[in-house]
Amino acid sequence: MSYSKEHKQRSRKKILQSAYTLFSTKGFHAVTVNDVMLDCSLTRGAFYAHFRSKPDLYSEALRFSATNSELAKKKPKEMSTKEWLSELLDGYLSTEHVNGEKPCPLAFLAMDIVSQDDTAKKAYALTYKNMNKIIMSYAGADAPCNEKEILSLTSMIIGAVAVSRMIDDESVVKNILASCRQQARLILGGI
Amino acid sequence: MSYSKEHKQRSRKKILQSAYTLFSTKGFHAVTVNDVMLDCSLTRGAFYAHFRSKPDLYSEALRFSATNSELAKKKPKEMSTKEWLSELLDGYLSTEHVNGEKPCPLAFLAMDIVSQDDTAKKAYALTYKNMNKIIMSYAGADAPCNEKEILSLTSMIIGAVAVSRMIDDESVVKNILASCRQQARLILGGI
DNA sequence: GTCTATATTGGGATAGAC
DNA sequence: GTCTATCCCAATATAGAC
Repeated sequence: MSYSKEHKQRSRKKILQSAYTLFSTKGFHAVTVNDVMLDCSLTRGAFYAHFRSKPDLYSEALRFSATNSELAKKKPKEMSTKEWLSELLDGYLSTEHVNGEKPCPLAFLAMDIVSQDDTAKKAYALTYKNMNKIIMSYAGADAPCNEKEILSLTSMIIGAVAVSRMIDDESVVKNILASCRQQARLILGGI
Repeated sequence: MSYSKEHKQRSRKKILQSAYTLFSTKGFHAVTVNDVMLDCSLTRGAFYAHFRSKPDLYSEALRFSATNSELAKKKPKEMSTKEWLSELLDGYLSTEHVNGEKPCPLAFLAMDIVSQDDTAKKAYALTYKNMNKIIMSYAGADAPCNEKEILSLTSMIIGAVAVSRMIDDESVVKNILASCRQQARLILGGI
C-alpha cells in the first residue's frame, strides 16, 4: 500500500488537533468538516477514511483533549502540591487560556455565541452586567460587600448550572448544586 | 387592515417566548425558524413580517429574556434582603431551574452539547469527572479537603472562563478572572 | 399579517480515479 | 489514503395569493 499505517495515524492526529481547537473556540455547528480538513491541509473526501461522521469526530476530539489537558501535566518535583495547584489554577484563570488555542472543553465546547454577531454579544454582556448588579444590590443592602466576591459568586453559579445541564447523572447534578448553594452562603458571609 | 396592531404585537411576543425557550435549551443552530414558528402555532412565512433574520431573532430573544428573568422579580415586603437573596440563589441553583422552561440565558444559551448524541455527553462527563479528580488529589494531598468545596471551585472556574469568552471588554474579563483566582485561594483555605 | 409554494445555498456524505 | 466531482437534504429566505 502506498500510505503507511504511521502516515494514517499522523493524519488522524492532525485532524483531531485541528478539530479540537476549532470546535472548542467556535462550537460544533460553526465548524464544518471542510474547515477542519483545510486547517490540517487535507481535503473533505479524505475525512471519511478516518471518521464515520462529524458527530463522531466531535466525540473523538473531546476524548483527545482530555489526554492533552494542561491540568493533567505532571507536577515538577521541586514544587509542593499546594504551589502546583496554585499555579494550575492561575493558568486556568488566565487571559492566555481564555484566548488561547487549547481552551478547556468544559467551558468552551458548545458555546456558539462567540460565532454570533456583535448585537448578540452585546445583549449577552448586558444580561451578565444586570445579573451582577441585581445580586450586588441585594448583597450590599445592609452589610458591605465587595465586587470581587460577587463576580466569583456569579461565575460559580453560572458554571454550576452550565455544567449541570450537560450531565445526565441526577445524583451528580444534585451534588454540584448543593455544593454551590453552600459555598454561596459562605462567600456572602453566612446568611 | 385585517390584522390589528395588537394582534401583531401578540404574535411577536409569542414568537419571542418560543424562541427564548428553544434557543436557551437547545442552542442557536439546533433550532430552526420553523421550530420556533411551529411552537407558537404559526408558519415559516409569517416569521419575516416580524424579524429580519434568524440571528436578529436570537438577539431579540436574548434581550426579551432579560425583562422576564426570575432574578429581576420584586422582593416581597415581608422578607429581608438577605432572606430574599438566599431564596433567589436557591432558585437559580435548583434542578427546577436547570430542567425548566425559563433557564438563565447566561448559562444555557450557546451550549450545543445538549443536542449532541450520547457519546459526546459521556465524553463531556468524563472530562468533568477527571478535572474534579485531579484538583481533588492536589488539594487533598496534605490538608484534608471535602468534595463539596472542590465542586464549587470547579463550577466557579468553569463559569468564569465560559463567561469571559463571551465578553469583549478586556478590563471586565481581567476583573472576573482576578476575582475568581482570589476566591479560589479562599475556598482552598489560603494557599 | 399570515399562508403555501418555491428559489437557493451551504454543507454532510458518497463515488470513483489515482 | 487522498484527491476531485457529485449527490442530496436541511434550512434560510422570498414570492405571491388571500
